[in-house]
Amino acid sequence: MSRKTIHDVAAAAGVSIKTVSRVLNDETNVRPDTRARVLAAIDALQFRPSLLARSLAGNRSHTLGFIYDDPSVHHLKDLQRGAMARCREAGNRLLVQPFVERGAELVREVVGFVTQTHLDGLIVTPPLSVLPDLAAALEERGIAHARIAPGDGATNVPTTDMDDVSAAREMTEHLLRLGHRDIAFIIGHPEHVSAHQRFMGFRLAMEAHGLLPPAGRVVQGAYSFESGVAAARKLLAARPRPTAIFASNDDMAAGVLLTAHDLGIAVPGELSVAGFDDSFIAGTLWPRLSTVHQPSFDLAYEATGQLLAFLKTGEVPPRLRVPHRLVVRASTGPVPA
Amino acid sequence: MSRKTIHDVAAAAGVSIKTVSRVLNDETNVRPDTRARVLAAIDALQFRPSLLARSLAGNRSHTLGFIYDDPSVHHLKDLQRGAMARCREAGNRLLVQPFVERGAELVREVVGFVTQTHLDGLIVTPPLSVLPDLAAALEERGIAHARIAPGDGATNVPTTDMDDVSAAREMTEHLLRLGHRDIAFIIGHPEHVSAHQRFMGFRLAMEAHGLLPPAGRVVQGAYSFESGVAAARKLLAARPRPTAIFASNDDMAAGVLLTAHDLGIAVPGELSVAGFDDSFIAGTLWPRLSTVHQPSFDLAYEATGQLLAFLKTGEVPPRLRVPHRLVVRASTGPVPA
DNA sequence: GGCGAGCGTGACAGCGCTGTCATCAGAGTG
DNA sequence: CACTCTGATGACAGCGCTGTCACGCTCGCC
Repeated sequence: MSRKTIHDVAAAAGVSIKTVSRVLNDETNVRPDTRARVLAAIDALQFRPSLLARSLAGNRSHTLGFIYDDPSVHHLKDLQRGAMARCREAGNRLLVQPFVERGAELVREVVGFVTQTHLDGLIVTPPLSVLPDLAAALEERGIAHARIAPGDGATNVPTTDMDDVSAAREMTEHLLRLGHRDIAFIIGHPEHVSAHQRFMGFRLAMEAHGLLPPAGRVVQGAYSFESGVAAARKLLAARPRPTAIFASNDDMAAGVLLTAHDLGIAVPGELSVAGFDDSFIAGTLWPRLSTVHQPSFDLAYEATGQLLAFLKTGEVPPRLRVPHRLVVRASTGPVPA
Repeated sequence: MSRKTIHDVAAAAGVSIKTVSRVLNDETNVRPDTRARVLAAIDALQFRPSLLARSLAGNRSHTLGFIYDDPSVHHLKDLQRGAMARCREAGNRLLVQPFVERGAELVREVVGFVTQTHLDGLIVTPPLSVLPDLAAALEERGIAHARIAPGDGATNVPTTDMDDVSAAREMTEHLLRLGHRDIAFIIGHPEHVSAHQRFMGFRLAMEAHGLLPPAGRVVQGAYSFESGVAAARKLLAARPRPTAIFASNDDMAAGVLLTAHDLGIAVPGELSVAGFDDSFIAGTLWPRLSTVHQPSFDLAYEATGQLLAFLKTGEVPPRLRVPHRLVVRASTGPVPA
């Protein structure tokens, strides 16, 4: 192998390494013909600059970190794709790293991750983005970061989100419009702010129609398929049964659907089921799931853009809200007579 | 922030930077009390060594690359987890990177990835692991790598796989045992060797029972949900219908299931459906999918272990085969009378 | 014609580590 | 008691780049 270095290129092009460096970094003040000579040499030698050396020598690594601890694979995948797409456009790299710890341990790990790898900044996804001690630590050490974080007030950190409250309200209104009044709700994982927000949206819609969330119709879940199954078992054992179940994500809705099938309950004939996220499985379930399209890709794409802008200008861009979309498919229907 | 360096630690501990380096790297010939002093200083300063500088100075980066281009998120996630787990045990890092290009472009990108980031080695997953030009390029440049690659003969590269042929044979035999004779098969994406192998296993089992894959009962798919839907539409339009459909992965089986439901065909009453992979959705579908458990985590864990061993000893460990498991659930049943 | 203002370029230090080799004290040997 | 040998430590170069600064040259202008 014998790594090609900037010296090899410089020698081949008959210039100094500094000039090669200028060409590599698209700096000004290089004569066009010099530039061309250098580029030719780079090409001939198949030279690729060492990102390590570049990061070490410069004061920027052109690398962002993406940290997560998310149970939902599909959502995560789209987030990653979005962040990576934006990074690529800007000529940056993305280092994706999961963190499962909490508290001081988490803070130590994340800070270590950033300093060890000289990251320029961090994209923090839910639920990590709502942990106060992590936020404080990043703030304190001056670690640039952008949050994908629902809802809470103004911050001095670039933040991107979607309107979970409105989205849940819209889905609830969709069910109300179909004539449902006895609507059950499965809450998501309590660590996720989105879980609270979606529940809030549900309640707001119900209250706007003079309805209270009926006793025993609100069950705690955890955003997992299994928690959806458990919640559905509970809800569907009641008499009378609710005529609709709004699960606050698709995985739980899948659990509801499966349980309903197992119990021989027709969907949407006897029971309407709604999800949230529009993840891959939403389209694979039978009946196809009515849900809210969560713009995961865009969320991460925009958050990354915000971070890059912040790194460039030093100014915190205003909070960005990415639009969602109600996706009505086959799992919701008119209330049974 | 002002990064703490090895010099700060050395000053605080009253030793030279080289001694700090020795402690950091667990080298011998450091007096216990010196070591303790250094460790105390590291702790007090919350020092974390720069991985960049370490990689640049040393001749190893302690970082492995994981490259993929896999349509199946769940399989991929488990592969990543497995590789990461093994890396962590060995104190290495894992850089995960997707590659969608093919041909010369792919080779250039991958080689660039490795050289730019000084990777010690590469874990190559399907379908990238079966591309001959990529293999040749890695070989030629002496880039250490381990392949997760089904089937093909002996190589001088550490290789890990599962027995796709036998697994598909076992699933087919399961269907035969249930009395099915008219079994349709949906082939996976032709770029994946596993697709051919699974089909081979199917044929072997059929032939062992004196059956030929019936004309028009074998359809080309692409490992995607949509391709499963399309294949099922074709297969289920035929008269008589096959009594069982073996889709060579779960996503396509999900498409079959959905199509059957849409057509009002009872599963498994009128039609048995089998998948392959035991991915997350297999357990979320209704009826729960009979499938083959693909040991994704273990595959990647072992492949990573092989790569690390190879890097250490320079010897190619023997091909490793990870056991699979038939998972019979509710989507397969006796042939209809 | 003389002068300053750039432009294009290169020399060189240094980013934060590891590898190599030198050094030195103390233990072991005959 | 001189000798080698080993263990513990440090000095220093260098990994492959970028940042800083200095240098020379051309150009425009009074």
